[in-house]
Amino acid sequence: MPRLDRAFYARDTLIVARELLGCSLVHWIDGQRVAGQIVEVEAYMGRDDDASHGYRGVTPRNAVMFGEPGVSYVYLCYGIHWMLNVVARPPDADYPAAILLRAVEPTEGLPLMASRREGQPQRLWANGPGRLTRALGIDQTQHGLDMAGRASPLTIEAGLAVPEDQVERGPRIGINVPEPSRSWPWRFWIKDNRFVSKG
DNA sequence: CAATAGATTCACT
DNA sequence: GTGAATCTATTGG
Repeated sequence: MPRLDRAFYARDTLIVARELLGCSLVHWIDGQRVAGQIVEVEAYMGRDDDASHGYRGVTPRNAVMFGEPGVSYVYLCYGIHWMLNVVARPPDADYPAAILLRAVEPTEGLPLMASRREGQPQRLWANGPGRLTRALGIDQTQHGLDMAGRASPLTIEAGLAVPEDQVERGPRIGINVPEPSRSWPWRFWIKDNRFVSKG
C-alpha cells in the first residue's frame, strides 16, 4: 500500500487521528521490514490541551510539533520508554499538534519483533505506546524523520478504511487525564481489538 | 542548581 | 494493587 503523503497529515488533527486507524506503521531495520496495523491513537493539540507537550510553547524537545506535518516526534518517557508521535495539523494552524501511536497489531517481520520482545506473548508485543516502539525498534534516532518523505525508513502506509461502527472514541487513560470537558474524544481505537489496552 | 512530574511498563504481592 | 526503573524538561529557590 502507498505511504501516506503530506496532504494526509496536513488536516484537522482529530480527523487524521481517526483515519490513522487501520493504517500500517512500517519500519525498515537493516533492510528488514517490520510493520503493524495501527489500532489505537491519541491526539494532542497544544492550544486547549494542557497535557500536550506543546501547550506551553516551543522547547527543544517539542519543536517539531509546531512544524511540518508528517514528521515524527519521538521522546523518552519515564526515562525508559520511547513514545512515537506524528505531527498532524493544518498548514495554517496556529497551534502545535501531534498524534501518539498507542498500539499496533504486529503484521510483518514477526521473527524480528519476537527477538525484540523476548519472553513476551505476541499479544503484548506492541500493545502500548512504549511496547510498540520497542517491538519495531524505534528510538531517538527516528526522531524528526519525515514520514511522508519517500526515503524515510519510518512511515505509515494506507490501509483498508475502518468502518465507523468499528471505531470507538474516549478519554485519556492513566495519569495525564484532562478535565472531562476537554478529555474527549481525543483517543481513538478499533472496537474489540485485542491489542487495545483499555476502553 | 535541586526537586519533581511524567503521553509507561514490568515484576511482585 | 503497589512500587521501581531511569532520564529529561521544566519549575522553584
